[in-house]
Amino acid sequence: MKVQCLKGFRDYLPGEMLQKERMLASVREVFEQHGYPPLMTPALEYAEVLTGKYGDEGEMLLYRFRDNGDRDVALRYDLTVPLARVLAEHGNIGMPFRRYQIAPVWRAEKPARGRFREFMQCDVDLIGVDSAAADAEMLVIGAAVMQRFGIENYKLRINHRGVLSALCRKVGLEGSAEGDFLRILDKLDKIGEEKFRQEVSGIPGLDASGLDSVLAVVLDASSDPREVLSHIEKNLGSDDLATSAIQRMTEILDIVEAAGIGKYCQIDPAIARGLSYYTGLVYETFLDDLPQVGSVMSGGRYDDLVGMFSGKELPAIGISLGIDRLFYALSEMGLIETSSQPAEVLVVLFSEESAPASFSAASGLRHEGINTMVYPKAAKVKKQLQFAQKSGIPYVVVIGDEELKKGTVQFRDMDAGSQDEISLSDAVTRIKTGQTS
RNA sequence: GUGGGUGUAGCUCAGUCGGUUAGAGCGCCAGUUUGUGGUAUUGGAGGUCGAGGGUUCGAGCCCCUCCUCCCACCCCA
Repeated sequence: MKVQCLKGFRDYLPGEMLQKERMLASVREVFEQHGYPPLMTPALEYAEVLTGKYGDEGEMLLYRFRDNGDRDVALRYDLTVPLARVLAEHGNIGMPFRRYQIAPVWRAEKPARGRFREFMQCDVDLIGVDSAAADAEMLVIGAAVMQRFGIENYKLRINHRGVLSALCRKVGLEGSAEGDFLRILDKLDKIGEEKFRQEVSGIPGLDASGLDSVLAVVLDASSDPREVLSHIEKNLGSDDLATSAIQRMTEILDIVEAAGIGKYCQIDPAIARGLSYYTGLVYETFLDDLPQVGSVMSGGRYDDLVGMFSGKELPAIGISLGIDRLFYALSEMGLIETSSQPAEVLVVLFSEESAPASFSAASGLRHEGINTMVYPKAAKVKKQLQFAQKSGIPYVVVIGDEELKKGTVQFRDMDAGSQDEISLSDAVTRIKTGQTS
């Protein structure tokens, strides 16, 4: 048997996991700052809950199988559809409903850079409200997370399904025929106008005479969002879907600019989003320094999804942060310290006889909220100091026979190389204040 | 999933034309005399050469299949 973990899956060793957990804690904090409580749902759902929600390509990526009771089940593909199921199943949930959920999802895609088959999503959703304020709040929360991570160079690329539908109408496509066209449109900036025209010409029913105005909207999109909007209006203003989309995006821009995150927001009429359940605003987030890893945060409005379960229309919007992808990107950019160590203090185990004293001192430190490790066996002080140094533990406490008699400790600052014989409580003070002598 | 590349010690990599017992640096472990890290020095452990098959007197090296990872397409967090 070959010992390895599944393709597309990965282990997070302690050095990485410590950092990932810290990122997750920050995300949770930001979500709760905005008034969202957590939700948890099972990893496994009845397959029929998930099928028909993600489009044909998405559906092929489901991890789907029969359980031991011969039930047709599947691992969740995202956190949004399970949320819709919860809303339909628990009828008395008050509206508006807010929740965040941080949990792994599974997609049987071919793994690539920044793409895994198991990855964690951090979702925030606001249900029961269809308003520009609700839409804008998602962007505000997303930007708050990025700010929390110290990420400045990124762009929230925003679009609206109404604009996309209007663009499709321009070329004579409607409803289910939109998919192929939008897929090619989405990669326009990558393949260029010429290849775009070429690929798009293969779509049955396409009215090529409208292509010029489509390209006029998308290609001339300058970076100023207001200009992009007026540009869209100029070209698609006669379309009612486009008009209300422009109206909504204008209101959203007013809010996000007031919230101070306008500089991160772009209107990009080419952003399509593959998931089929989006109905209004859609957005994706790319890091300027590492666009190859793909979108690190995206989402949109899905006003029809809950209705697919309950039959009752319920407007909804959400945003999803890909923490693994973000972690990967930050690692690639060298912004994550992987050799970290939770202990701030190592208490040396001087001898087997002094073990009780060491543990007692360690307890005292921990009571003060200081992460403390006791060396697990009696060994040479040299070796224990070496260990502290290699592990990145900044302080060492030594309690030997002398100190035991006097009721003191040797307190060593590893970085400064200084050492003093002081009381344990003085050591606590020094650690807390960060002073070395 | 399709196409291209890749794989030798924990890590980064040498390894000649197919020829004896596969190497280096870093890291790791243990010493350098018994209460103190980073430097120095000595010694040591560690490899089914990604896996399986084939060609050959002989394969890390050539051929086939599979797997991994990387790049592009596709799609996305």
